[in-house]
Amino acid sequence: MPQLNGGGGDDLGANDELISFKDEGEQEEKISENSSAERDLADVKSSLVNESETNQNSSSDSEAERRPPPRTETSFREKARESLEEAAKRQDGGLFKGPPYPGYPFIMIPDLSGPYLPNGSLSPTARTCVNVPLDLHLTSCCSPLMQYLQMKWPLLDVQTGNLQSRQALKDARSPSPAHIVSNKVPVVQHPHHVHPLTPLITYSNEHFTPGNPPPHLQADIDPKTGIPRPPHPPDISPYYPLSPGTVGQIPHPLGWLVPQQGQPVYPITTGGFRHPYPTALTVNASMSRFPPHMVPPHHSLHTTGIPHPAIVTPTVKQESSQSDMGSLHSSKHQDSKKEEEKKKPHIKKPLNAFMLYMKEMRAKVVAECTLKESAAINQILGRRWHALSREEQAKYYELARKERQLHMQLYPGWSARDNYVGGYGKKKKRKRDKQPGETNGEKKSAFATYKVKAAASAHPLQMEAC
DNA sequence: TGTCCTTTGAAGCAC
DNA sequence: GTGCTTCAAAGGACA
Repeated sequence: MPQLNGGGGDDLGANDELISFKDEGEQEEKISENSSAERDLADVKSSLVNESETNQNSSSDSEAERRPPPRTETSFREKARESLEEAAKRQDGGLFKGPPYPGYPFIMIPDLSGPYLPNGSLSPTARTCVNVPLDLHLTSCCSPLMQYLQMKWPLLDVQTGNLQSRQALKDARSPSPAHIVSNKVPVVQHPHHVHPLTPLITYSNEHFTPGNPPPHLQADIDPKTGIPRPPHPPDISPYYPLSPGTVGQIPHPLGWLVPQQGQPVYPITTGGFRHPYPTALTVNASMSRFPPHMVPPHHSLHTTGIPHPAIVTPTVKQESSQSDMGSLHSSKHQDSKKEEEKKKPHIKKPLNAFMLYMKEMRAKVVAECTLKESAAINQILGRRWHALSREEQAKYYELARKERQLHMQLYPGWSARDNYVGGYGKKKKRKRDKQPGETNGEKKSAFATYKVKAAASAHPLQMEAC
């Protein structure tokens, strides 16, 4: 039973997740297990391919070519550490200090100094440091939000900033690589616009679409989404869109949390303020630094002006019962009651460890395997999850535990039951028409086999490569 | 347009 | 306590 925090610390969530760690025994056994897991993965994939399309006689040469070169994570991490140390030396405020939470190190910051693969593209796992000038003025360092910030971002200087931050903000858009490890708040950024810690804070990324991008970016706005598109050379894969000079365009995962004074980096619009916060989190709203045009209507804005991505307001559809004459039969009281229920924000479940892992690794798998089908990707991720070392899994369990902890603080009265069908009028009702004597697992796996086979036949090389 | 598929883990519920 | 079910993410597939 691994002990992450030396037994002390948080009382929420306790060590329940750790139970899920199988007693794998000694390191030696674990290593062999890992390697066997890898072999198993390869075998399964190979067999899937063979089963589905035996006539897909892909040449081994081409496979070898397609396979990415062996990763040198160790060297990457060493470089990253060196880079961080160098950066720490340059830090005047000593911002670079060790993570205060054992078991919550910068666990997902591999490849800091080497975001680019040998082929020149950005490593899917790479995280790019961007300068995030935080100018938060939270009234209480004891608020859950504050604790959460400091918990999630140990390097985050959320109480200082102002002038320096603004200066840093300018610097962040500087082409100089110096901003990568800047003098302010180094924040690790995921190359796919998803921070490695994003799962902890971005339940719904789509909420943070920009509303009023600054003029200098106005011309480069996605007409569909309204999202400012980062400069994107046509010869660069969309999966690797970020060169060091463009990281400033990355929507920050804390975009829902960090006012950026209308900066394009972390655009926040009324779309991100759709949901009222529970009163559990009360921060002085007068500290909001949003320009008036960005301040959403009061009814949908928490006093912090910070939307939490876990809340999703259900779309109030123009249902026939409301639009047609049938509504005449219902009393006003019932209508208002219905409306209240509909407007009740949907608070999503906190992500578990595997979900956090998936969120981080999905893009990488997609890039590596050039697969898009989530079912197939999730199968791969599931196997990779099992192939993870105990320590690596522990990191995600720890993140998930903190996630639940924060969720509990933010939504004290929330229960998972609230999200069950009926509670929210949820759209998704999974069909459970299982046959007598047939378990869901059996049925699922049969279909899974079919689907994965299909995926394998469609993309045999990709599946093989994964 | 809505649901299903896949994965693991957390949580709720029935027995 | 055990076992089953639902939901969290994600996006293609399908009815």
